[in-house]
Amino acid sequence: MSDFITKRAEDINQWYNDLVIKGELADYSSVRGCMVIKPYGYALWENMRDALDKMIKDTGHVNAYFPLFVPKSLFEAEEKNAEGFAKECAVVTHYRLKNDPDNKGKLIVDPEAKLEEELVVRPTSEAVIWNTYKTWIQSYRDLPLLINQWANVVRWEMRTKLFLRTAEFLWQEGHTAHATQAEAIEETKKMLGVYADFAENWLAIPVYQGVKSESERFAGAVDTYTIEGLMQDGKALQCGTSHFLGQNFAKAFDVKYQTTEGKDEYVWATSWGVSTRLIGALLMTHSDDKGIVMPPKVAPHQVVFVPFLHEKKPEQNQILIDKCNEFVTQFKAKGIRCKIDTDLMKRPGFKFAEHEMKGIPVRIVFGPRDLEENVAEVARRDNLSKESISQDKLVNHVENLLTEIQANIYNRAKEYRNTNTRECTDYEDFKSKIAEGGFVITHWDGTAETEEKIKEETKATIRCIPYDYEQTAGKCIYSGKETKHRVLFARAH
RNA sequence: AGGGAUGUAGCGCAGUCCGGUAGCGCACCUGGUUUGGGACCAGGGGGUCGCAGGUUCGAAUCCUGUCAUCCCUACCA
Repeated sequence: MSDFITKRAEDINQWYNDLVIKGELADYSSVRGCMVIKPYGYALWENMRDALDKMIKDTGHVNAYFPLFVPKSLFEAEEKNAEGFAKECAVVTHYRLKNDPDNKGKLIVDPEAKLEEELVVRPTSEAVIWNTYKTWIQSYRDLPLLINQWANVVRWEMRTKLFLRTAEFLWQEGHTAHATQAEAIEETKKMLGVYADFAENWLAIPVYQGVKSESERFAGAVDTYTIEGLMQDGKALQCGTSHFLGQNFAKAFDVKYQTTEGKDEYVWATSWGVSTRLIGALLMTHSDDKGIVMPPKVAPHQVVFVPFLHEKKPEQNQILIDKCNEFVTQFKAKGIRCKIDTDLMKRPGFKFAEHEMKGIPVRIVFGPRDLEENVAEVARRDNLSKESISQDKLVNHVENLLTEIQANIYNRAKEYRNTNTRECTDYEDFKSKIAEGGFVITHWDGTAETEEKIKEETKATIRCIPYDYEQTAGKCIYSGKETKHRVLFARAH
């Protein structure tokens, strides 16, 4: 904890790991591919979750909870979905252990306790949920059905990375059922919009919204909509997806409703999710060589007070701590999350470095000198600047500063993203731009073959067909065919 | 799954080639001096050397097996 963060220029992957481990967001665990989310990291997740949960509820959805286990027969009902996830499923085959007769104190799986039917640990919940919806939906009056759940899922990934790709992760998954195709598509886009809003206005991560190409589509979806961010290592990161599922799941699970005319119709479906990966996105978007930079809106602590305490001067310490508490009360009244660092053993310089590493947006320092002059030293994490602020202006100043920091890191990230999004019409130029990192916007002939070839030759994938760029006609960068698709390519995490 | 590497104190490592009974830095504990940008001095605690066999008077070190982790290729919120 006391040593430094690896510099980005030195080793950007190690830098990222250092942010997570030394920033005390998470730890490696004794379970392969799984991490422990530590209190500081979990507090961040709670803030993110609470904000997004409200947005989900404000758009008419309610929360529920479905089981962790999916009987294999249900899991395989929607073929494409099952096929897509089959390779990365954890499966429960037994329900009991027993003492090992040959090895005292050890346990073995009881071969007598084999399950009649295996249970798949959910990699996503469409199967259980649609099997339930079948019984909940009878009439057009039951629609739309707008449900979200906060849950954990397991995907047995070959290679994992803290927050960005872990075998178990936390997320929310919305699953909705609608009477018409148009309404379901509208829902899909609406929720993508909610995600984009959340990413940009809460996490300060600028994202491109768009539609996935067929090969990148969610298994079982008709269309996958995505928000894509650009990380500081030049790689794109899928930050959230919203799927229009058509009638695939309705047909697989036989979910029909009766129309006003008394006809039976299959319902139309959507599903959408974001995960703890967003923590990784946030870290990789804003942080610097001194550590994490937290967006104020979701930071576990928005302000940290550092009174200059001397072990030998208890009376002076008390005055400084009282002063801090006075302000903490005022900040709390404004809904600002703060803490006081009253550790007697650590020196100020150490504390400064530690709070910077953990990304606390604003640091307020009170020393005897400041008290005499009736000021406080206010330091901001985003640009590391410091200024002396008169105490009577402190609360308003900091309140505004938090807003300013939130805006500043968003603008900074957006500028980086924009300057690293480049147009391209020549394949050789494309290859060199992709190698340099960032998004490349270019024409693509719409075929999976071309997409595959480009991936093989450059490691770049189509991140999306973006909303933000007009779909003008042009020549495919690879095949030279006339096409109307303009797509965003990038190397991705 | 194929190739490469590593398992020694909480963390990071040395010692292994050439066998002799456990060492360094950080962290931790105690005392003192310090304190406006990562303090210093002195003392101290902590290890079945991944696991299981074998060779040997003696194994972290040699042999055999085994397990785990990491990196490089295919999948991925």
